[in-house]
Amino acid sequence: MAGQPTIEEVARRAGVSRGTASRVVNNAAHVSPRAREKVLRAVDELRYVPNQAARSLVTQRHETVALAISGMDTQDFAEHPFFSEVMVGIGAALAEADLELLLVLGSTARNVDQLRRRLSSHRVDGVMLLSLHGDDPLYALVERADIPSVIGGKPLGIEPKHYVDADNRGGARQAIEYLVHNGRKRIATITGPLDMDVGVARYDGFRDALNAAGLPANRVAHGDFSPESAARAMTKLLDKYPTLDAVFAAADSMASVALTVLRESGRRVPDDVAVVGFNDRPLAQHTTPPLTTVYQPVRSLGYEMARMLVALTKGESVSSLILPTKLVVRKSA
Amino acid sequence: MAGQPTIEEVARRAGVSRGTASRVVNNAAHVSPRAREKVLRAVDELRYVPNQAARSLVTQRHETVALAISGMDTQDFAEHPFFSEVMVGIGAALAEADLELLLVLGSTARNVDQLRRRLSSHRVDGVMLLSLHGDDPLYALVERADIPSVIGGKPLGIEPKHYVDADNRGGARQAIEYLVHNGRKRIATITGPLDMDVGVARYDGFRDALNAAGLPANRVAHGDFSPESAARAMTKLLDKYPTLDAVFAAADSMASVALTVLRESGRRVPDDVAVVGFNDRPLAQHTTPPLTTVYQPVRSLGYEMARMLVALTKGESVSSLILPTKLVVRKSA
DNA sequence: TTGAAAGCGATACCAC
DNA sequence: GTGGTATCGCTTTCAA
Repeated sequence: MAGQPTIEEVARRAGVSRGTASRVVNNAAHVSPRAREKVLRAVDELRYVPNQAARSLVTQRHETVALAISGMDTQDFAEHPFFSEVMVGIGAALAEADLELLLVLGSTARNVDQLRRRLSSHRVDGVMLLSLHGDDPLYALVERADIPSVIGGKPLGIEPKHYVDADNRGGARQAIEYLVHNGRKRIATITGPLDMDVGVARYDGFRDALNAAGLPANRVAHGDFSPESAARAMTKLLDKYPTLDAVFAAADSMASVALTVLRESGRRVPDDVAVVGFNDRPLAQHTTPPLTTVYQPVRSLGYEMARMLVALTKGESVSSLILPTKLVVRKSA
Repeated sequence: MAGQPTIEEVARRAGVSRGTASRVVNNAAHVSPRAREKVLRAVDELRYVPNQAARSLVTQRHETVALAISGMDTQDFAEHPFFSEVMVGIGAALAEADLELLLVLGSTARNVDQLRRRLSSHRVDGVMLLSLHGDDPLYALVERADIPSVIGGKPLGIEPKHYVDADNRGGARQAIEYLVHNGRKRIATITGPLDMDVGVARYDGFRDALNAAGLPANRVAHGDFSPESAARAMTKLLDKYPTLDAVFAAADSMASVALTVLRESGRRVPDDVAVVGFNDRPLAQHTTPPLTTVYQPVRSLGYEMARMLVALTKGESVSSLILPTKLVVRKSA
């Protein structure tokens, strides 16, 4: 019936003042060992847990950060393990810092307004934003709000104050260099959506490497990460460039489809055509043949986003981070 | 420099008392249209947003519920789209109710303690718990705490006060009945983990249907949802029952591997051996041949969990829910 | 219908 | 090192 005990009750039980009890709970200085011990015992006996609402009211801190995932319909979220993986990384970093995670999904008009209210309703100490198309309204909202924020995945054409991203361009470059090194000469690509930085960056990497090698970079078909778009793109490539000897797909999901289309066209992978993907999702190990692909440290991405945000909320200054990618060679190239 | 405006400032600007302003914001009764309108305008001009911490302190409500995902290592979370899908459903229901979602991942000892503190630190109005092994310590913790809670997926051997689950047993039964109906007589199963209710329920459904049909239900190999376990199980089944003509795998991920093992053993699917999975994940459409599988309404699961919790927090009484599953026939059976 | 004032549970400042 | 007290921003009771 007591409900939750208050600090006042703790203080009374320990025979000290509320001020002293508070100091102990927040392990501040200026408390005698004796008093501290008494308070600690009282806390333990009463199972006292501070009321966070009351605490926030005075400290202006909430021990909570938000993760907003937007710029795509919920279907994408549900299907791409990418998000879960990022969240695991975030969770790990926040657990270390003892912070809570508030999740905000979607990006409808309604949602933007909700997030705006959330940000100004004194609930969170910072915000992480994930995977947005360049024109995501949340991006502007978050950067404008005077609350620490970190963007996961650079938006297209914008340089946010604080962001973490994988080295998409470098990863693509590595992939192509590997193909070139293995003697491939007629290399094509299925790009990602070119209204997102990931799409553009991987495409740029493709061109970088081919230009550097003095090979043509004109065998291009555009996809949008969806299997359907990949099927169309691969078919088109085969149609226009029947002699191509390698394909770099900007995502494993698309590479996997490319594999199928190639097989159906009677080509052997990797003998006739080499295929390289991007992401190194679990899927990559289970295609036939297993996919050579560019690993991107998704979990680290989340981890570093959260760590960066934590640093920001402490008033530390940080700079954006590009995480390295790595080519994982399996059987498809 | 003003920071956030307070209700006091709103009141002053509107030329009314704090009490009246508050009534308007919470659209309570006993406010004249004239006063209401003035306050509303002031709110708008000042971009006033109530301070949730202050509000919680007095109302004892937080407009926030928690989702705890536990009973498995983070790897599982990252790989199973199941969780994302549930979260999408939850997100939809919470958006309707205008509630926030606090996410708690993992289930280490440290975590249990964190959750315990969270529950008693006045931050959330209710908790949802997802996918636990029967002995998950969080389960006991949540049921004991006097805070509304909903369990997603019944824990093994326990009947929680409030839970939502898919009809795993019925779904498995349907799958087997379909196989029987198509003339399959030597039907085997690769089970899920038998320390989880899903595993047991699907296995029970398998036996139900075979018993009802007067067919033997002894062709059983145990898996744990992982591809590796499925490969071992399928190999073992083939070894012990080389003449089997159908396999029911308790998850698509395992069915997909079974397909591969069967193909490598020289059997044709579905001609020689029919294969049915469970879940209807996107994966199911892309296997060769496309997988016949039992659809479970994962998003609805999340949606109903959240709705149930919302009802509970309002003091309404609710009863647990079993959501129907449905056989989706493709090419593998 | 409205205004004034009493708390909600904590922190933090200021004397002692 | 410790205790008393103002204060955070809001809701809600009580009188008017």
